[in-house]
Amino acid sequence: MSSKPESIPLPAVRRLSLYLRQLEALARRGDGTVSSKELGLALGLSDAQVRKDLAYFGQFGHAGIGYRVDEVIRHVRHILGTDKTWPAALVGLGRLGQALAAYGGFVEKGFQLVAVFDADVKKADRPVAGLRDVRIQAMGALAKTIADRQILLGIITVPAAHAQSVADLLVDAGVRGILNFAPIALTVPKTVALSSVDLAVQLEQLSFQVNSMRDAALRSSGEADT
Amino acid sequence: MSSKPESIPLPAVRRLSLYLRQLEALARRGDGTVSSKELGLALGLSDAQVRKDLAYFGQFGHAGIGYRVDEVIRHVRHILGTDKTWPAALVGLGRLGQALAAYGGFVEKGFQLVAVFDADVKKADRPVAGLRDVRIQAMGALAKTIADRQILLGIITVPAAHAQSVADLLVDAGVRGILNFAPIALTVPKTVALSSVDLAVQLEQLSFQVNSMRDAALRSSGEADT
DNA sequence: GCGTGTGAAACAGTTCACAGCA
DNA sequence: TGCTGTGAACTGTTTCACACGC
Repeated sequence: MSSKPESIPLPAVRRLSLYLRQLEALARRGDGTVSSKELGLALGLSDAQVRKDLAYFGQFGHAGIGYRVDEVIRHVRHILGTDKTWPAALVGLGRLGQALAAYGGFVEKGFQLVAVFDADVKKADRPVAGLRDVRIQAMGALAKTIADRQILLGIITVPAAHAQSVADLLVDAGVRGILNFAPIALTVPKTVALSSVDLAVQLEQLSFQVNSMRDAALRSSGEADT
Repeated sequence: MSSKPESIPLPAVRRLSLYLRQLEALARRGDGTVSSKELGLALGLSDAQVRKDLAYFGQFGHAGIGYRVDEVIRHVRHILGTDKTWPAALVGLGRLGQALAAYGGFVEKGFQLVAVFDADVKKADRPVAGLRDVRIQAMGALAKTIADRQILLGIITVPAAHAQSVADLLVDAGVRGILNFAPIALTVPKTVALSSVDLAVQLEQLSFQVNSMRDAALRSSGEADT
């Protein structure tokens, strides 16, 4: 049922997440169908872009009608893999790690935190706010727990200096994907998926934009429309 | 001193942040110069890419020598605007908001949290862990505080349902940029910079990658090198 | 008529390859 | 010789425009 093996532009995959979210909002609002034009308008994309993107993943539009909201939601969830449950482990229970452990969004996307680890042995065996039946484990337990519980994903929220060694541990223990929050470029084998949330980069993008807008404003005065 | 107004590829701006981080690591290690080849190797980019990217922002390389680490760091920080201090406000003190308020990375990039707001009036006037001299304010105080304290950046960590109205408040109050953590596509005027950290998207990208790697592995068995 | 799916054209970004300077 | 900066070639992505189905 999954059509093309490769050849899908990476930007299209990222946009797929945005389409899903918008479609879910439409479904909550009770809309049955949506056109590529409406969908694009809500997300700041052209209608052609929306159609081309969705067509990469299969033909789930209906000529003259548009896209049936819940039909597409179902397909997209399947394509993204969020219709399954992924057992995941979180490493590093600092402030960010604790906030993430209690974050509802993981569950919503099928990520189930079944184990958490921290290097601080004093934290060992403590429960974790927001997680039922999970206690903090020492790093020494990582390999065995990952293997025993068949954990497929690792979430890294340790300081940058330790992130690569934690990633290596996770990879050796057998995870198939890593979500990295440490501000450093990790190296993992090509067989392991890697996705990063890089706060420092986002902060810098923002200040760059503000900076260049100020510069632009100095050059030309008036500007309007769109 | 700032060369080209526009025409710099957006991906190049994002990579600039990565260069900066790597250069900072080199500086800590005491390296005085670095070639585009070394820099690229550490970040998984080609040497040509590195040279072209840095050249977009000015000519700070030295033929035969490479790039002088602290010279480039200084330039890049100036370009990104992280050599200044940006007064910022955070809205929404849930778990994520609290974790971010205590996050050291903001200060490091010149973001100074001088005010925090929350819709829950019971939280009003409480101090915030990790922030000196800052107390939680009610939403009603937002407009006046932003204006009085000349706050330029807003950080949104409220639930998705409230994010757009908070963004509108911030924009009306006069912020020049918004960092959004709520999982929703915000609409802001073109004169306001917007940068988003979207956890749901990252989770989905990760599960998509793991999914497609599994698919790919099923198709072909062996594969090696690089 | 409305709205999708899709080749073809246009555009953007990356890689190549080399001239030129220290 | 070592290494940058950059036009030219190439690759990837987006936009355009239209044939076809409801």
